[in-house]
Amino acid sequence: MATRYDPIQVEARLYRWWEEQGYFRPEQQLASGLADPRKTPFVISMPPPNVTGALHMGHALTSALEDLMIRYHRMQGHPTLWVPGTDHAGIATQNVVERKLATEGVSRQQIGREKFVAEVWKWKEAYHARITKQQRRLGVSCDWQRERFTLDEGLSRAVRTAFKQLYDKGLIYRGTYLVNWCPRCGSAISDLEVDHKEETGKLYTFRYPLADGNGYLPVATTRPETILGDTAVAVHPDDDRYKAYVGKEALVPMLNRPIPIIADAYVDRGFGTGALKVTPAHDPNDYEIGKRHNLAFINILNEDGTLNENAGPYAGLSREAARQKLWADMRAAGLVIGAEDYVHSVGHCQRCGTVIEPLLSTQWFVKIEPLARPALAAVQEGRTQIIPHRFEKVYFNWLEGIRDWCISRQLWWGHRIPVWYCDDCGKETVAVETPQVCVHCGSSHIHQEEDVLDTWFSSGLWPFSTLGWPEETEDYRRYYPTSVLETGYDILFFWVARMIMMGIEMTDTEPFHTVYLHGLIRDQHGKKMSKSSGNAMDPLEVIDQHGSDALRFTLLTGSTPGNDIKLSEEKLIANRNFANKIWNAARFVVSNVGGAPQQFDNIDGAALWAEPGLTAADRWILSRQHGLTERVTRFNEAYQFGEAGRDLYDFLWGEYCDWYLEIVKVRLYGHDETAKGVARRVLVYTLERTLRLLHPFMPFVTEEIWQHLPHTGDALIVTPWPAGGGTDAEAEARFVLFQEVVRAIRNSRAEYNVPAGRKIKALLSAGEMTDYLQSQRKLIARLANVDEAQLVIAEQVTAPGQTVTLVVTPVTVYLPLAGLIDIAAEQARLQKELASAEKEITRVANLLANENFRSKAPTAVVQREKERLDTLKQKAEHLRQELQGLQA
RNA sequence: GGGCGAAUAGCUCAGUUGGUUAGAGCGCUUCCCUUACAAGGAAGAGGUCACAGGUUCGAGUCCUGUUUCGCCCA
Repeated sequence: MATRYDPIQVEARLYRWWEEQGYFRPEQQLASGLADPRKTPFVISMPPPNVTGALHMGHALTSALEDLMIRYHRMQGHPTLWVPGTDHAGIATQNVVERKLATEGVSRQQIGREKFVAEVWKWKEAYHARITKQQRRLGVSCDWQRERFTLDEGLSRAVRTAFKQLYDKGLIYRGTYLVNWCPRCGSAISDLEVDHKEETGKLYTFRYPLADGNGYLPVATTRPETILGDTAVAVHPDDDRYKAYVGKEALVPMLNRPIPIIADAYVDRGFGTGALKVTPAHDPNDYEIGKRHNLAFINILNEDGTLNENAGPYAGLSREAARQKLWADMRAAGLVIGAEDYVHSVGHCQRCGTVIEPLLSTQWFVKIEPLARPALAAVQEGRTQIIPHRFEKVYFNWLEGIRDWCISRQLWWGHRIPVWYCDDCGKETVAVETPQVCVHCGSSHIHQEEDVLDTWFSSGLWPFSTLGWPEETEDYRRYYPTSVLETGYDILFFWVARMIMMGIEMTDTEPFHTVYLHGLIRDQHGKKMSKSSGNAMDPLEVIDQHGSDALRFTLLTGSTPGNDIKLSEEKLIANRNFANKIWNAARFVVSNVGGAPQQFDNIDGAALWAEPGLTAADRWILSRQHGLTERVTRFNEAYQFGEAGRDLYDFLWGEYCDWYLEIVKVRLYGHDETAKGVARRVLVYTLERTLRLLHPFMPFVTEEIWQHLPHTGDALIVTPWPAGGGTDAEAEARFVLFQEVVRAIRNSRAEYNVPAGRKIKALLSAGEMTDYLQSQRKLIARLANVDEAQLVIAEQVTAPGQTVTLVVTPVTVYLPLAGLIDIAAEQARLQKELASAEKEITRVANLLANENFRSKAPTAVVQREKERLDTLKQKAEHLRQELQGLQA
């Protein structure tokens, strides 16, 4: 084994081997006997990355968390399936390919739908290959043989089946409504795909001339160009300023089109001038007013965002140009009152950032309320839980206020809507299999809907479409519903809620019992990582530099569920160092277990626990390891992976390496072969058990070490998760005392600048702990650098002169550091310790004197405080004695 | 406007049924290349747990309000 852990040497090789061995497949797990067929399968549908580009840190986090859960359950003996795949990501992918073509001077319209789609497939192949390669570098143990793509034949069939089912039930309809239109994408998008941003614009105030020529109404708007589509001016019915105008007509500026002046309680009298221009075809609120008052709906926009013929002289101009020109013309006509800065919320296309336009358009919609109701109940009634639970409220709020879902997109890349229009009877045929004739009149003159479906429509089917639905396949029967859905909280509505709705509708069951939401990755300053802000860390670069395990461990221990993570180089280095630390500890163990590793095979925890040759330190580390096993298991079950990881870190570094390895050297470097054997078995057993616990967090370094250690079985990845084992509270308590004695001596050495190489004298007045400490004398000598020949441990020792006194109740340690002692300083130190002990005694004594405390606190807590008081009193007493001694 | 989250050591963060003297990593100070590891070891300094009330025998943890920052929804 090399002196440093080198991930590059290890990771790719191990991953290839695991995959070749079939460990990622439930069939292999069952065949090898690891998985118990009676246990519930543990199944995760991997959130399919978009085939738009490379993976980012969010994907790395998803991979780390899901792989942890998968590896943990695999070791627990559940048949475990993790289904990978990628998403065609309609708008996003179409956009990146369009941009690529644009650099070659070509537009999609120029090459046509068929050729364009072929271009996108080429893109998809390239990026799919790149993405799956990256995922392998991350170490994901998913079943690649079950990999899916949302445009696969089977999944496309699922999409058509789902569409038809919803259509047949009347839950999908086509209609002309005000939708969010992205002029750049040339498509409708759903409400969710609109990002609202506060922007400083202007509030324009102008005169709306009355048709009878008698004056005008002052009106304010943020979007003057929409004046061209106005079909009313509205005032509040109780507004005395304008009451007289209601029922009259106004003239649209520059167009001189007469429109009614109406009264509607929606109008906010305090906003602007209190009079509202109404553009029903270009504003959601005006749309409602238009419906109520039966107004005309005049669309003034083309699909590319330029103004159409209804805009009269402004036709053909862009929105921005029309605004400027119209305002200038109005100014010339004396209609302008003014304009002032105004901050308002502006909708932008989530994918391309263009300002979206409310537009009247014929689109396909899902009637969502009947789907939302059971999805709401599923979480309310606990059939699906969301972790952390606070997101359940967010989920409820969204579903309760949900509006119908616009699912048609005017794109070329995606699932073409399975609707055929008849050229003869004009009716619609909806079918799973491409129909030859119209189901209504039998005509063969039919043509398919040009639009495609919102990507999230197919994503909503993902947990079951990937398992074969709508066919009753073996996989679907066995592995559906899935277990945990893990993803970022930013797509709770986009994806998670829709999967629950679609899952219940299509399969009559919730698609998973638990939703685990992770936070977003931010840089060290708390900024969201993104390509555009240049602060993105490439997971692959990080892996190249620090190793996959370091990245994973950093992501897993860096936060709690649902909270954002600030990722920094420092943390990655710290965890890279952790991998190296374990590596070196293992190197030490491997080089000390001798050349006959077979004797360590099948070390049985119970048998080892009963072994007569165990030392106090052995019992301590075994007890600690067993406690650790119990805690890590509990944390994993509670989705507290960060706590589990930190616990493992502390145990391995702070207990196993810092103390146990040092302790065991006394025996390993000695000549007692029996003692050596015991030490080796405990050493191997403890490390091997702990590697199993750590494996889901750091799969590569643990597997590699495990292969070097004596072991039973072929691979750590398929080694059973350990059960706890015996614990020994007394051994642990005594060990703490031992540590305190050693630390106290080390501390004094440092305080008095005793050269590191110099062994010193020590006398321990050990009272009831005499036998125990006597049995640890070699260790005390070694760890505290005391000369064993000059180490005195007795029930009662007389303090020599010129001594440093350390009170480690019930033990008192004397260090005769002749020539180094400053009596006054010693006195001051002991005084200070005494003062703090006395302060603490007062506090605890008061607590115990409190009748309420004694009667209301749990007995264990009261008991602990009593013991504490005893110890403190002893300590104070010892300190007083020592102080007296010093004065004498 | 409604909702959510965060505020703990110089920095980044843990702290999950309320219970010892609030922890870690990094940084800082002193010493040490001691045969697993200098990507290391030993020792140490450093905190009024944002603020104000409240509940409780007991509050970083629960409740109310305030401030600052961030996010989501409308």
